Amino acid sequence: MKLTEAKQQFISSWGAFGTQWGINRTMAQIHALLLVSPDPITQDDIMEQLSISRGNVNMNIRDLISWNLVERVILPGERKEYFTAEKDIWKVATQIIRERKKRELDPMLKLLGQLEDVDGDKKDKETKQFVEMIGSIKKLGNHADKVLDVLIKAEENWFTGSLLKVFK
Amino acid sequence: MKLTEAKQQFISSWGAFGTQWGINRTMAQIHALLLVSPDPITQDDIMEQLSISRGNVNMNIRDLISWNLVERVILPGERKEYFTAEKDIWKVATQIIRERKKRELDPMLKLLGQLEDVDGDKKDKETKQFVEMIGSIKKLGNHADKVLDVLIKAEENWFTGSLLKVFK
DNA sequence: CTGAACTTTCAAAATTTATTGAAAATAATT
DNA sequence: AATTATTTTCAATAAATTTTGAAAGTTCAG
Repeated sequence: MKLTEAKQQFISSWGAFGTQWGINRTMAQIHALLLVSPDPITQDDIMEQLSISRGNVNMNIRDLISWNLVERVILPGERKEYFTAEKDIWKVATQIIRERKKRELDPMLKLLGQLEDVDGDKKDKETKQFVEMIGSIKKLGNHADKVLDVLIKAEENWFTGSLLKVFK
Repeated sequence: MKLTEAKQQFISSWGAFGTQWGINRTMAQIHALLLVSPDPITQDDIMEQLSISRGNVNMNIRDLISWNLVERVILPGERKEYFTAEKDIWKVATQIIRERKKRELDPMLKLLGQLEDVDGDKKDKETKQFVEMIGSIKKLGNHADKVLDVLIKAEENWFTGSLLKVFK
């Protein structure tokens, strides 16, 4: 397979994959493009390669930056801004985990804490089921929180496969 | 907080949470409703409680069934079908992991395998970056695959917290 | 300061995704 | 086999999300 074709395929699939995970297709595609670009590129490069508008590139790049997956690069002597993505894929993964934990898991746990104490008779079947369910989801959430922390900290070993031994 | 209000809050937040993960809001809400319903309920119950149409309930319930999170229950002497959700939240979590792995991770790994060998000079910067990136994403994917398998099999211990010790 | 180069914003338009509801299909009852 | 209850389908519609592009904002060289 030719590079151009493979790249195209990768970007498009990465976009589709992203949408399944609640990530804007274009944002995922820009990320994919940056991942396979050895050097920093400009907004115009992205516009051209993905055939999307300037506004779209700008908004999604800013979003990627807020996820700490992409950064602005100022090349000396150049007027334009360049962008580059973190290339260490394990760092990418842990960063995404970290952010989603912060943005989604933490708020959810906070909510569950609030819902935990409803007034009413614990003997009532409906109340009992509700309280128990909230409690066990909260417990699962806290568990996930800890497991993910361990994962994030295991950073160094993943590539060699030594994490899994510890893990098991 | 009153039960009705708490339930409402839970269902609505679970729906919002779902959308962030690429899950249809209504599907997540139906799931939430079933999770806190001690007894099986009918399509009409769901329509009424969530104010949604019959067709919508039907499609989303079928989807939930395909994820093995909900099942049909036939009550003796009743004409209508009833539905109930798996209440063991760990089983719910592992089932979701299992399905997403199968539906998303596996196809992605398959694709990456295909993209791995592009023709062209490995000395070329673009080609080199592409091949390396695809390779390391594939490695990460395979790693995740194994880690998730270990997690799924650890089923029995999660509630007591003993998994994490082993994990660490 | 001025003007050119570049970036950001955001209302309107386009696209994608979800929902409705009525008709068709299916299943149970008499 | 006809009637009734219930479920399923799916084209049309509605809602949500994404994208555009032009105007406003910013930055910087001269």
